[in-house]
Amino acid sequence: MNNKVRPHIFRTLMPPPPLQLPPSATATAATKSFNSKLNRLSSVGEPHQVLWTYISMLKSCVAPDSFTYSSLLKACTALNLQSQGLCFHQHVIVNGFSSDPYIATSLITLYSKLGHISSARKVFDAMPVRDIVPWTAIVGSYSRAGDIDSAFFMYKKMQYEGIKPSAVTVLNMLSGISESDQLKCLHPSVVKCGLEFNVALINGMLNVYGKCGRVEDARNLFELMNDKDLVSWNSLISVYALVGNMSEILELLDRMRISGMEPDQQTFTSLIPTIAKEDNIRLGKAVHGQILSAGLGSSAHVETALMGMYLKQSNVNDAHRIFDTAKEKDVVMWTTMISGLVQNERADKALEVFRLMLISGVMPSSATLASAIAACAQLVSYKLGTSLHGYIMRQNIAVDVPFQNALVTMYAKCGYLDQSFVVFQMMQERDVVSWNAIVAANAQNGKLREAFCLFNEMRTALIKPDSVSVVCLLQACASIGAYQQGKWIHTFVIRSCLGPCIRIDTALVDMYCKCGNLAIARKCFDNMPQHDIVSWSTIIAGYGSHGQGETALEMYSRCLRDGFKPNPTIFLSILYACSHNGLIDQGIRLFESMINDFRIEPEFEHNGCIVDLLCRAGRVEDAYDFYKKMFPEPMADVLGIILDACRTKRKTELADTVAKEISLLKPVDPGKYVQLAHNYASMADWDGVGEAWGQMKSLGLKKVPGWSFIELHGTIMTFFRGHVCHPQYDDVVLVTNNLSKEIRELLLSPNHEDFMVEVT
DNA sequence: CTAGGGTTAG
Repeated sequence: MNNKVRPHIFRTLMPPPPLQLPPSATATAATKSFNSKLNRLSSVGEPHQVLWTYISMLKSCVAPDSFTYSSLLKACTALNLQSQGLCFHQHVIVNGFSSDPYIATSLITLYSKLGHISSARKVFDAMPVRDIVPWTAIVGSYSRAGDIDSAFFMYKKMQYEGIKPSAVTVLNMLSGISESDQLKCLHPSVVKCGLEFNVALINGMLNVYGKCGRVEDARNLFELMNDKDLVSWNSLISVYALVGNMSEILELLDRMRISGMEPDQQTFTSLIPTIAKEDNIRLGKAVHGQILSAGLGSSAHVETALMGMYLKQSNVNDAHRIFDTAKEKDVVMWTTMISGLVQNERADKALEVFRLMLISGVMPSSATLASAIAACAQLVSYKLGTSLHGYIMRQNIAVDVPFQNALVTMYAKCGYLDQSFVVFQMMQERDVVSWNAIVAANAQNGKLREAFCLFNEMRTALIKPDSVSVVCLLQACASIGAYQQGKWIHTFVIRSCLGPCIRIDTALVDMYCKCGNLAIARKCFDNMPQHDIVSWSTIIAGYGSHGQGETALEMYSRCLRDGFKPNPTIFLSILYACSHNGLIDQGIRLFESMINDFRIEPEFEHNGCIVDLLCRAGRVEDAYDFYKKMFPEPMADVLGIILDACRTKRKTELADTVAKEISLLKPVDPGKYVQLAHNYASMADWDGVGEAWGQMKSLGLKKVPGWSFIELHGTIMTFFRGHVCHPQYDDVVLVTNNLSKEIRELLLSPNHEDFMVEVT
């Protein structure tokens, strides 16, 4: 009910009610009857209905009394209605209910929830008589606000004034405690007040120990309890779930069953995320079975937890099945589905689910919107991303840090670095993820210097870089071959004790490969405490791109021997290694093995690799046949590979066919027209050359000049064609001319075929 | 007094 879209009518549209009640405003029978209705609505958690009932009360000219205002203030607390709450406080004062202890306590709770602790304290201080309830409320206000010192001060003061804390008082004290030392301070008074056998209180303390990371303290408290209830068991299980200790959880499950306690929905909801973390597919299925046979399968919390687990295991189908059959879908369930689809790279599907959610009338939360923005980023759709961003701004939906982090990434992924930076700068608060997002934004757009500057700014802002930060920078170094900077990050990783981390290690291997130091890359790889399929892919790709195809294949066999199940990506690395190293038969055999042994359907990248492989082997006709068979939709890039092969292997006839096919596709990539022109030029077909240039011009395309760069002593030097203002232009021209001459001589030598193999 | 959802990365 609370998730449905409701206009915030009480914030904006409610007319100011009369300040002074009519003189007849004494508690009538009508007032009492309305009050009991308000009380009922309040206790079933329908604050909106409480306010509507108040309106009908005013309409029927029934005067509110102090009980009425108590209910109304509670409704404002539940709905976080600041101005309406203040308005009711005004009524209370004008009508002389200020000294009512019930109303004062409701006001303390309201101001505390709204974050106005000093107002709460003023109401408290103005009370003529105070029993335990307002004391408990004020203690809770300070504690929840994080002002533990004041909470302790008031806690002591109440005892000094002769009021003995109840279990509820201590539980209120617990609400803001985050350090186990503070919790230990409470132990003596718990014993003094005779509360050490209060199960609810001990459960509460157990939970606080868990949140402070004191698993052993929580455990000891639990073992000392004489009568543990279901909440005690659930609490300890959630403590172990927090630290991801599945084996301890399974033992507790056994023990609780032996002691005659059956796990409930909350037990399973706590432990399921831990199964997801462990990536234990069989255990997940087994627990799902237990849940169904215990009849707990229709709880929204359990369903959501199970969906989350399946989605983390890349099992979108089972997650969808639960989602589709769920009776009541709340905002958390919708969000789980949307974010899970994004994590499984189904952004299109995620946005479709998001649309259905809006149609069904469930109000998205900022978590939902963060996932929707992430979906736009994955689709690289600036249009969708901005329109969603604009919609959110127009709707005045409150946004938070994680949502803004998603925005930073979305703009960066769509290539709008400046807008990404504007969002970042506008943020009032930034966490590690925000900094990582803006570093990644620059790193992925080739801005190495800016990425490093931001990394330093981050450290100046006293945000400690984590594994993600260094992975982002390593990625930037790898993409432009910044060897010195990459090495510096490596030392930074060691100095800041960020390891061991499989993602950092893999990024280091990749960086050293891409910067050309295969030996150190291999050393890093061998030193890794554990490998996974991604790290194997990385080292295989590294060998493949450095002309060591045989080693790449050897590493692949070792990967299989270590028991890893190959995925589509690792086959891409292997096929690349084969095609770039002349391992024709092996490449084709592995491609067949991928399909037949591992049941992996080739994607267009795999097929493209095979086309490239056949072309490099000179089997251009076979490549074309394969292309025709595997690509039902024409692909200009793959045709481009074949066209270039036709030119070097002098297959004029096929070249003609392929060139025509490319022309018909009207590709938007100017490089394709350059290729066409080169092809016609090689056949001395000057009309064809002119046609290719003309076609390109008529489409408004312009070839961006190619450029290259080299890292030298930590500095990146860039080169363009005709880059005459380069400080060493003359030297560069001299050296390249000499090199060209040497190459030409080599080509004329009898062994030039060998040389050709080397340069390709 | 106990439970489910988000953002950055190889």
